[in-house]
Parts: sequence; structure tokens; C-alpha cells
Amino acid sequence: MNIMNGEFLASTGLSELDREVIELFIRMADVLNLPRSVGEIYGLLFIASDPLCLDDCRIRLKISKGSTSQGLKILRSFGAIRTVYMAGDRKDYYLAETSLRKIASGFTNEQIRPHVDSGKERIERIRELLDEQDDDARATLEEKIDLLENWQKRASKTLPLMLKLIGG
Amino acid sequence: MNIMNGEFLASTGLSELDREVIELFIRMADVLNLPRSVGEIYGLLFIASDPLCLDDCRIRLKISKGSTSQGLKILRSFGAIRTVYMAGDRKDYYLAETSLRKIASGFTNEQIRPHVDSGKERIERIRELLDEQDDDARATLEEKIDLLENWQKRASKTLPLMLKLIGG
DNA sequence: CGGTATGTTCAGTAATTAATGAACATTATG
DNA sequence: CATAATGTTCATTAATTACTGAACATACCG
Repeated sequence: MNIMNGEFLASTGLSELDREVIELFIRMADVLNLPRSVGEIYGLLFIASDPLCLDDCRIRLKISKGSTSQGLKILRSFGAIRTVYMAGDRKDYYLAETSLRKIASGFTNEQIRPHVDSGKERIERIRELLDEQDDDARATLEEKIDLLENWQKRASKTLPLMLKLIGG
Repeated sequence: MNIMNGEFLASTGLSELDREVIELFIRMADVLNLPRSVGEIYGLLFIASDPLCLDDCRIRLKISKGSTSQGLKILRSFGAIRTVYMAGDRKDYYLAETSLRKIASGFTNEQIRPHVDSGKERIERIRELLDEQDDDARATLEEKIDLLENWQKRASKTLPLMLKLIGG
């Protein structure tokens, strides 16, 4: 093993530019309701000039193995990073996906769509409850449920259109 | 004071339908990264047949005065609820805004746009740091920063278009 | 005015969420 | 097969976030 690899390089800190870019992705992760560490890892991979393995991330970001593994898993889950196989190396190396279209699409499909879908199911259950209501309560409630369903449909349709808008 | 108002009605629980609707908005709040109580309050106002005051919300949802006040404040901040003045009553009454367009617009302007804008500022700072780089590091880094800026601009433009899409 | 109704704020606490690190797979390799 | 390298899982701990409730502000009303 090369003495220049591994923990030794941990002290070889990130440049100010690196840190600023990572900070930017930490904020993005926050907006998207993802753990901070996910933002850190993506930011590091984004700014890195070469693919990095789990330990590279862990050491440079000074985070635990568990967080790193979990973070990479989440990023893989919606296609924000890609795995690169290096000849003669058992480790997995990762590269930041740079197509905004792909990332946005993966994110909406994996992290948003399930919520929208479960909302749809819930509205169906609510509509069943509506049938058990008194006739006088019914009319106004029905309007509200219709409105809910209308929102749900518009949200469903807007997701894919949004992805078109973001371009690719 | 009417004996039928106030705390007494706390026991007059919510119907199953009410609870399901509120649960739906709790989930939405979660997706939007808003406190659960905000979802509860909006859900209650949405399903209520009449405007409700702070105490109505507090009692029916069994949450504290502080949470209720804070929750209403947040909902007002992005126009998800409207204040209704009732003649001869000092209390403020609230009604759920039902225009998805208005709510989505208020939400993006108040809760999303500031993040996008601060991202823009950060990218500007990053670009300044780029000038301090060695010539050889510069070229590849510059590409990445260009990409970041490109994303930022597309996100900025997509926000208003999205609102158009969601319809009004 | 003084008292009351209403709403806000915020320090303290509770609940939730993320991070840690050691134990546990898994796979390659001599 | 034994060993080492790599990665995952998950119980515990740490950090964050939301909630509570009492103190405070404000405005009304007799």
C-alpha cells in the first residue's frame, strides 16, 4: 500500500473552494430534506477531479463509515452518483452525475412520487368515508374532497412536466 | 359566554373523515419540510365548515397555544390561510385558502426562493475563489462552476414556470 | 384607569432525526 | 481454508427540531 494513500491524506484538507462547493450542496440537501452528510458527499464527488471510494469520502469529510455508506446508498438510490469500476481494485469508486435532468428525475421518482401516490390512496379512503355522512354534511364536504382530488391530479401531472421544463 | 363554546367542546372530537383529511395534510407538511402542527392546523381549517380562531384550533387539535400561534403565523406567511374578521368579536378567525396556485406561489416565494437566491450568491463567491487557483486546476474547476451556475439559472427559471403549470 | 381577552415570544423540554462505530456479512486472495 | 479488504447494518449516542406553557405585550371594555 502506498504510504501517500489512506488516513495520512486526511490532514490534506479541502481547499476553500472545495469547502464552499460542499457547503452549497449541504444547503441544497437541506432544502430537499436530505441528511447533511448526503449533501457533503455529493458536493465532494462533484468537485473532485477523479472518482472517489467510500474511504476517500469518509476521510476527507471526516465522517463515519456508517454515514458514508448510508449517504452513498441514498445518492445511488436516485441516480445522483454513478459507480465506476477501476481495474484491479475491489473498491467501488463513485462519480457525481452531472445531468440535472437525470438527478431531478431520479429524485422525484424515488423521493416525491411515493408520497403523491400514497396521497392518492388516502383520498380514495376519504371518499369512502364521505358515503357514511349525513346528507346535509355531505354536500359541502364533497366539494372539499373534490378539490383535494383536483389538487392531487394537478400535482401528479405537474411532476413530469416540471422535469421537461428543467431541460435535459 | 356560551357554555357550548370553549374547552367543553374539546371532547367533541374530530370525525374519522376529519382525522383522515388532517393526516393527509400532515404528510404534505412533512414532504414540504414544515412542522407537523402546521399540517394539522391547515387540515383542520380546510375541512372546517366555518372560520376558526386560535383557540378552536388549539382545543380541537389538542396542541399548545404556542404551537398554534406559530403554526398560524407560518401559514399566514405564505398565504395558505386568510384572516376573517367577525363583527363583534376581538378574535381573529381563519379560513383555509383553497387556490392551489396562490398557496404554491406563496410557498415558493417565501420558503424556496430565498434558498435559491442565497445559492446564487454563494456561486458568485465560489467564482471569485476560482481566480485564485493555479492555471492547471483552473480549467476543470471552471467547467464545474459553469455547470453549477447553469443549474442555478435553470432552477430559477423553472420555479415561475412550475407555478404556471400548476394552473390557477 | 383596572381587569379581561387575545395573541406572541421564548427558555426549557420532549420528540425526532442523523451520526457513530463496532459487529457482522461478503468477497477476494494467497 | 485463513486472512485481509471492503462494505452494510443497527443499537446507541449526539444533534437538531418541534412543542410546551408561562411570562409578557397589546388592545379592548366597563
